[in-house]
Amino acid sequence: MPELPEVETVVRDLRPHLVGRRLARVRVSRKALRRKWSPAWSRQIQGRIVANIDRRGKWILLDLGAPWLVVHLGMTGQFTVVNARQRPQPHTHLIFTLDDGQVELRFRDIRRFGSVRLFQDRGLVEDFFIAGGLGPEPWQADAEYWRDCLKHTRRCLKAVLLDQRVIAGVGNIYADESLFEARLFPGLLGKELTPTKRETLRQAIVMVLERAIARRGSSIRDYVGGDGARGNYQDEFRVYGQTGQPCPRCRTPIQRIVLAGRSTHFCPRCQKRT
DNA sequence: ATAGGCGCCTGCTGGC
DNA sequence: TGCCAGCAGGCGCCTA
Repeated sequence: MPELPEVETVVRDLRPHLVGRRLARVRVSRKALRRKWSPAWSRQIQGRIVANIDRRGKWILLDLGAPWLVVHLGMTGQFTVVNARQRPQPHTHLIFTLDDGQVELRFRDIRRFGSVRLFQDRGLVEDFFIAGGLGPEPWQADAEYWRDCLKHTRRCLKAVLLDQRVIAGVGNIYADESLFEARLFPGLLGKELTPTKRETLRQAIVMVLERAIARRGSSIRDYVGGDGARGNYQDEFRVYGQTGQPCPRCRTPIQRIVLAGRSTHFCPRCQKRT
């Protein structure tokens, strides 16, 4: 499930392969992604040179000089640079041929929860994020911002962390891992946190995300980086997917509950309600 | 304000 | 052995 660390890894992997390269040709599969590809986009993209590739939350931003390609990997999206002679895998939906024809940028998405869209300039990309209420990057969210987000809310912490309008980039894995790191019960309400606990949570999120980026993200099933290589952070999970396994801190079996409609993993001893 | 449910989509797993 | 329900969870949308 590509979350911030996975998307960051993809962007870092792709950057040296893409920047300064020309997108010569675009091929599109018949199956639609969350948003269907407009034929006009192919015409606008063909011949463009990639000025930069970056990330905002879980969104990948491909600056093509004037137009911007904005990509979301959904649940099973893969955005990779591969040798053009390699046969495309099933569920490959977009193929961009790079200038020399030796290498292709491919978008593959088994479940097609991903989306790709084109904006005519940087300002329209920004408008899109503003319209969606996309929150700040986790390291941009300071103590005052967290206070404003948490102090009055009756939502539980799990729901708050998953809300992209609060902070951008956290999904189910890193929400659970951050709450374990902060020793906070995921069902606690935002308004129940003391200033000290708010700060603990804020720092835990940043720490967990940085550790995950250093390990190139988590590969449970489908995720791979921009170079096609799997991540390693799944070997570091403390609670996510560890139901019944001993807590790494106190050996109490990890429990699974459902919060905010998502499976939620926590240690009942280390992460108490109080 | 917030919770809960549905739909989108495929592949894997576990129970019978 | 084969079949099918259930699950995984990103986001957007709807209703209560």
